[in-house]
Amino acid sequence: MDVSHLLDDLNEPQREAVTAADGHMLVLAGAGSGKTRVLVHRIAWLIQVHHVSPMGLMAVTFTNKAAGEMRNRVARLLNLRPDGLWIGTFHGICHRLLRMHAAEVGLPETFQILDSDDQYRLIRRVIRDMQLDEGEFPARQMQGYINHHKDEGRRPADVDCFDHSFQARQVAIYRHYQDYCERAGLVDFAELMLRTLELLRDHDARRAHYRDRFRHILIDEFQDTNTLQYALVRLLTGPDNRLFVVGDDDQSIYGWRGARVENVAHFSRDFNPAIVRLEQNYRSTATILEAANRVIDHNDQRMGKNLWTEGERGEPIRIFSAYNADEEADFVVARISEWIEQGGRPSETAVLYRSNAQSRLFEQALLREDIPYRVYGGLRFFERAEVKDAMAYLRLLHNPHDDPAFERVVNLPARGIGERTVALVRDHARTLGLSLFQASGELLQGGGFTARAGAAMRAFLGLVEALRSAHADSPLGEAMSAVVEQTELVAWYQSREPADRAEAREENLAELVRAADSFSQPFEDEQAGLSPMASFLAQAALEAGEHQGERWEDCVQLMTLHSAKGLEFPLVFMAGMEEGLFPHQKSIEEPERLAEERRLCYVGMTRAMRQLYICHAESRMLRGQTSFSRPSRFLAEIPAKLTENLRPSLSASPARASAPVADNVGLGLGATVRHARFGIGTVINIEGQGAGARLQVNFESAGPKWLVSAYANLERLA
DNA sequence: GTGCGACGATTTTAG
DNA sequence: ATCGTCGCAC
Repeated sequence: MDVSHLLDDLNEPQREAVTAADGHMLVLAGAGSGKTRVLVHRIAWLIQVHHVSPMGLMAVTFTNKAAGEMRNRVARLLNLRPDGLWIGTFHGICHRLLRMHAAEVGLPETFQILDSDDQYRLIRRVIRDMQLDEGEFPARQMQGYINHHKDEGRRPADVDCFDHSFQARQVAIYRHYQDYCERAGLVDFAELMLRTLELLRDHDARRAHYRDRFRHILIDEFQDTNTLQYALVRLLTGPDNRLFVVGDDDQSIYGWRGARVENVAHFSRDFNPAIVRLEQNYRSTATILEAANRVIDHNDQRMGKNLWTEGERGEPIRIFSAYNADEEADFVVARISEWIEQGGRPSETAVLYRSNAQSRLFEQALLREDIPYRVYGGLRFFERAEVKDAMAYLRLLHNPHDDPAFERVVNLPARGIGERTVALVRDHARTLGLSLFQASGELLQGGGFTARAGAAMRAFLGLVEALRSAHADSPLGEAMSAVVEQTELVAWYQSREPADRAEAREENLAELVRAADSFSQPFEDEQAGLSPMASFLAQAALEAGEHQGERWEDCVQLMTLHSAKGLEFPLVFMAGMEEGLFPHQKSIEEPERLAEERRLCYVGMTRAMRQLYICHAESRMLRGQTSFSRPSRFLAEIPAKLTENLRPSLSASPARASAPVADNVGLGLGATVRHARFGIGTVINIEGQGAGARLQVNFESAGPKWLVSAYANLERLA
């Protein structure tokens, strides 16, 4: 068979990785070096050249997006149906395994996935039930505590706990939470993997079976694996299995959520893989790459890598020192305007920042200029309150004993079932080992409620029963539609929220009905014996969907540096490059955390294809206070020959001689000028000369503003 | 059960 | 500054 098409457009190291004959492989893939292509071609190579069955390999990623892309590219390259390929996220693959072996790990067939919000609510419930002080044991913190231990593979019994009652009580919360989940058949995200680990660890036959089946295991973004995930990979790897691991230690930016960059080194130690470095970059200019290389060079303990390109040097990296964050935003938006005026598209530009709060000023500035934008972050579709509310009813329709769903909507819309009533139900349920739904039914029958509460509860149980009897076997879309109509959620939001907010919720519910209606069950789920309903519920938890279900417009992209990982844009702005903000204050002290900030900077810089602007402001409002900061140390790590300073930082440059009377555009003190946005004003101050000169103009309506003469586009009036 | 004022926290986030 | 949560008064 002619397989040359699998290698034709690969460079030498890529080819080496794709065609490796035997043994384990570690591919250190720099930013923009074509790692997805290598993974996809490796899979194709295994299937076409080594005659590995598509069912005999497993490819693991961290996001659904990455998994979907890989799946589609493999299917396209090999011209086969994407069904049946075991390509997915750690969570997705573990979920599938657990569905097939639920009984063996002590889970009911109908186990339900808890998303973070459900988990948080449940932990809060547990803490309250234990009558612990929520100030001493905040649910958020306990959630982090529990997940951290699970990510490290520790059950409550494995947690070191001296006799200090504080620690002992933390473990007790973990234990109670876990016990509750066991009884109710609830599985949180980390549990998906921990259970799978236990399945493979404790059931020799299963371990042998899957080792035999998945001879080849490929893992993407290996630097993002946590302890649990690495342990899982090791369990799946027997003497006859082959690991193909792709990662970049320089792009490890998730240490704070449990990722272990040292897993890359451990893998190298534990499995003695061949190592291939992908260092040729197909994305950025030589200037951008050299700058990024020089920055990341300041980190110790790297596996070592140096990006290069055959492409042109490109333009210098432009550094802009703003007086404050408003001016920074104005500057960025002015450059974006120019880009668009010169024929560029808004979607080719991205503004990257360290923390979400920074987006606001850019949004305001873009809004003023009428430039469409999209802010990443915030709630995704299936995380929105109204969607979760309707989904809770759907869950009850599916399984009325779903207690988290019951708790969520028993009084939503408000129907007069207060905390007292619910507490009564919980108590009854706990005493008799019933679900909340059963307990409510019993109390209602036995006259355990007050007249008012009883009537309200009757209405709620009646609603759930009515939905169940009418739609237990209906197509998903019909069931969802009935839920939305009969629960009267829309009227509820309308009655207590501003019209625009309620309208957005209504639209989301309509979208949810559409999503349910058009849901087609994945082939693999069907194979694993799931009902379409169970599939839909699992998918809602495992793939929370897009951040904005809105139109996919041609928009400027606003996002944090973290969410920019994996993306690329012709024109990139890195904003807020200031000590304390980036690197963040909380990371400055510890060397390893500082190193991670530097990797984040490296990630940000390598997003840029053609032009990179780096901005910092001398002052900005932080928590209601004006704060002043020095430029980020990372700026100083970029060689000066690669940069162009658009305006020297005031505080960084020596004191200036007396102000010149005019800049090079010929505007002198007292000149009357017109600005596109601020209107008419008088020049009252001038600093610097040439293109970088700054003018202070006192505008009639907008007041005094500092402007850069080269960018302000001032029209001289007098 | 709802509405409002006080209080506290505020880096990054996929599944 | 701003947002979410909590407790208390209506």
